[in-house]
Formats: sequence, structure tokens, C-alpha cells
Amino acid sequence: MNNFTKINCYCIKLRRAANIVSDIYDHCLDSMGLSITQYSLLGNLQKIESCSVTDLANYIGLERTTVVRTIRPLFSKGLISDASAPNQRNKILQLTEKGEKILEQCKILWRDAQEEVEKRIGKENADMLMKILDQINDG
Amino acid sequence: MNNFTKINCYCIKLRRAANIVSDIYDHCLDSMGLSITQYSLLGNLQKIESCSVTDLANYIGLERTTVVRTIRPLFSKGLISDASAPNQRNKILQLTEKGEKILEQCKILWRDAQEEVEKRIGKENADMLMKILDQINDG
DNA sequence: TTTCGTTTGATGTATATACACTATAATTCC
DNA sequence: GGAATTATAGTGTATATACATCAAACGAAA
Repeated sequence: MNNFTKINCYCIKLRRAANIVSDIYDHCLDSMGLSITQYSLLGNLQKIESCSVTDLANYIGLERTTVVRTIRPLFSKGLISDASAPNQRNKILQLTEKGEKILEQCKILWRDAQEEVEKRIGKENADMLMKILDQINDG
Repeated sequence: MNNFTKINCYCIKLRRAANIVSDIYDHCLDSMGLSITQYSLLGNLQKIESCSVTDLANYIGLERTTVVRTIRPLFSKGLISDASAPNQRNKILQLTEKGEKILEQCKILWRDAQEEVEKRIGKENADMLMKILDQINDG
């Protein structure tokens, strides 16, 4: 079954790779009960410090509605809070103290996942990959 | 909002890229009523010529059950058929004549999508990307 | 200041994919 | 040849993500 050449499709290969790499990250973060998307939201929120749902979505390149659903469990767990006044449309998302603390612990696990990827493809290729992905994502 | 440095996460960036590139392909294939995953199944089935669902799944690196559901509409449309005897467990998947014809038309559109990606990141980077993705996917 | 278009968050629904499990065909082993 | 094991296809359900749409808040324009 493996003596055939597979179709060289950027799309299919990117999807497979995204799924395979996602497994690595989710496995690493498993013990903290966070998905890689949630981790990414927390991490980026820490950088921005304070923003609306829409801003956060634009910033990380996810659909607004996806972010709405992803942050819900983060609210429930008390990792982020909304600093806006009542009856206001805009949310003002912020990391809570607990969120900061959890995030720091997650960062260690996340770095393990990063290193796992670098080990698999080599640091040089990893840098190259990052550069090319940036070109696709921001270009 | 854009004066912050985003987190350099291989996983998140791969996922974003997979989604962005998927849009390119699905857009190109839209007029044929096939998704990129369906196209890929047809294309690989053409190469293998004849195989079971499990073999096809292993070959393209998708979960078996995912393949089961993806090929269903291809059956309905008469693009693939099952050459196995009745009451047999193993399916013997094959492209129908109609499937071959449709696939050839799709290939043209698929190449457009491939070129679109190469135009975006440059042919050299595209080759590099393919190589790295293979390392992730098969390594 | 009232109206109207826009922004923002939210919900409903759809697709791609996976995992857990089930039912049955096929194979192995006594 | 019949029982136990394995392989195969299929279903149920879950997650990540998006699009279409809605309602309420906000801002601009008359």
C-alpha cells in the first residue's frame, strides 16, 4: 500500500500536520485541563493585557464567534474576567491572578511541545516552517 | 492592536495556515461540488486503483471513520463503487468511469489552488514547506 | 433628539475530524 | 468443525472552527 506516491497537496498535508501537531500540544497541556487554543488565548491576552472579544479574535486570527465559545470555560474557571461596566456592549477581557498563575505553569508544558516539534523536524526546519507559516497567515 | 508580538506557536500557526489554505482549495473546487478532502480521496484512489476503506484511510492518513463518512456522498454521486461480492466484509473501492472523468476536471482546478499557494509564498518556500510537512506527517 | 447604520457579543447550525464502541465477517487455534 | 480472536465497516458523540443571523448598544447624521 505504500509503494504509491501520494498526491502532493499543500492543503491536505497542512491539515494532516496541523492535526498531528495538535495532538502533541494537547497531550502536553492535558494535565492542566486546557486546550492549545485556550492556552493561546490566555497567552495572547497576557500580551495585550486588556481587550474586547473582537480585538482578541482579530489579533489571533480566529473567528469572533469561535473566541466567544472558547473563552466561556476560561470564565467559568476564573482564569479571565470582564472589567467592563454593567450594561455595556464591549467586554474588557483581562487575565485574573489565577489565570496568570495557571498560564505560567502551562508555559512550561507548552515549551515541551515546542521542543518536541523542533526535535522532530530539526531546529533549522522549524525556524523555516515558522517563517513560511507567517507568510501564509499574515501575508 | 498589532504592535504586540504574537506567541510563536507551531501548533496555532499550523492550524491557521491549514484553515486559510483550505479556503483557497475549497473555493477553487467549489464549482465541481467537491471538497478538498473528497478530491484527495478520489485522487489517491485513482493511484491505488482498488482498495478497502481501511487501506485508503491508512494511505492518506485519515481516521477510518472519517473516510467512511467522506466517501458516502461520493457513492451517492456515482463517483466510486464497491466491487466486492455481497455479504462480504471488505469493501473493494474503485473509481467509476464518471469518477475518473470528474476527477480529471477537478485536477485542473486543484492545480490552480496549488499555484495560488506557490504564488503566495514563492516556489522555493513551497517546496521547502512540502518537505517539512512530509517530515511531520510521515516521520 | 430621533433615526439609522455599524459594531459587538451571542446563538444556531454546518463541516472536518477523531475516539469509543458495536456488529458482523474472517481467521486462527484447539 | 466449532470456539475464540481479530479485522472491518459503521454509528454515536465530541471538539475545533466557521458562516449566517440576531439583538442590543453605540455612534453618526439629519
